[in-house]
Amino acid sequence: MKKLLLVVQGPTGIGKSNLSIQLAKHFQTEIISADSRQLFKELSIGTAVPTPEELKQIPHYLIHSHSILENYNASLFETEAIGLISQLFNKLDVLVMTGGSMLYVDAVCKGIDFQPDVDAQIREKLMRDLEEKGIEHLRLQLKQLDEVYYQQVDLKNPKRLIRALEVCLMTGKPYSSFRTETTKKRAFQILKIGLNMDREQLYERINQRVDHMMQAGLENEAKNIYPHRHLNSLNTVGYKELFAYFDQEISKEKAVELIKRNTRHYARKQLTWLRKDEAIHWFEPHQQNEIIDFIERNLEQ
RNA sequence: GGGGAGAUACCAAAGUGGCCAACUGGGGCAGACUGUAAAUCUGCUGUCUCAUGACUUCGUAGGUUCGAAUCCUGCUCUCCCCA
Repeated sequence: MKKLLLVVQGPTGIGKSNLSIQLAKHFQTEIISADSRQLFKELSIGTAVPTPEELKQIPHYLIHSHSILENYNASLFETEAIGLISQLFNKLDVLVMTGGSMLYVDAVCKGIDFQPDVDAQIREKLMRDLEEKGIEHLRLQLKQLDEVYYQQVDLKNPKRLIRALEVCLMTGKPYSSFRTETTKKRAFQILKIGLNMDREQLYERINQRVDHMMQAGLENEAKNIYPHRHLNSLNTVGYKELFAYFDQEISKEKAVELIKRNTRHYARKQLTWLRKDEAIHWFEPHQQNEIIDFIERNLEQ
């Protein structure tokens, strides 16, 4: 029997979790989350993790599995997820993976190149350079250390420049030498299901979901982690806006408005990413039966 | 009833005779993206063709001028103050 990883993708708020649970029930299997924020046990309401009842119904992995205090990245996710998947395939033939972090999904489906760990001080130094000497300084440094990547990189994007430079400085080798960009072979098959719907309808759902989050106590959740607000893990829609409200920079109403807008932006960005993936089979969220039929036909092949 | 201010593209808001299809911000749309990815970055946004091209715009109807979003007149509407 072949091993099949069902990957459920789509913009935030479209109903990935719900569909995944239905699929997991139907195929009697379990769910791996690919969500860079649901990973953190301190975050629940703002990241729209499945409800405790839902989590009880179907075993979920990589939800609430880490702390915001840990450093996390796509490569770690690849390692952990692949480990889990191969373990779970010992007892299951089908698995569901779902989540909105496209880079994380790709890390599992295609793999991500090995890159060495970098000392935190190196990144901090580069960030200081950026602030004090400007982005041009980083560009020139990269041009010297890695001409190849300099030609490819978005020279206006500070994070890209810093990442490349920190690897160069850490290893003494050009960043581009680590970028093989080869697709890894996986021991299982992958079937991608994409969910989409009318844009206006999706935005309306998102707006409502944010209102529900506020009613459910998002403000309190944010308050609890407010002392850690500068952590990267909390540079997250739904929290950063409330932190600004706590800092008295904006009103609460404004914060809610911004959460809605930023969530919409996020959804759109996800769709931009997903659109170019030709492996995705697109459906609307209500087409649950069609999706199951589609998967079963695929299993028979 | 009297006095004053103003009506600019989806919204806000500059522009006060030619350099204006119209600054800027927001929103919207599109895109990039292999260790910060819910992050970060980019482009477009009057219409048509998509070109340094054409056409229609700055409440509305006229007028002045070689030329008007910009000046004048009527009208409509909004806001403020005094009654």
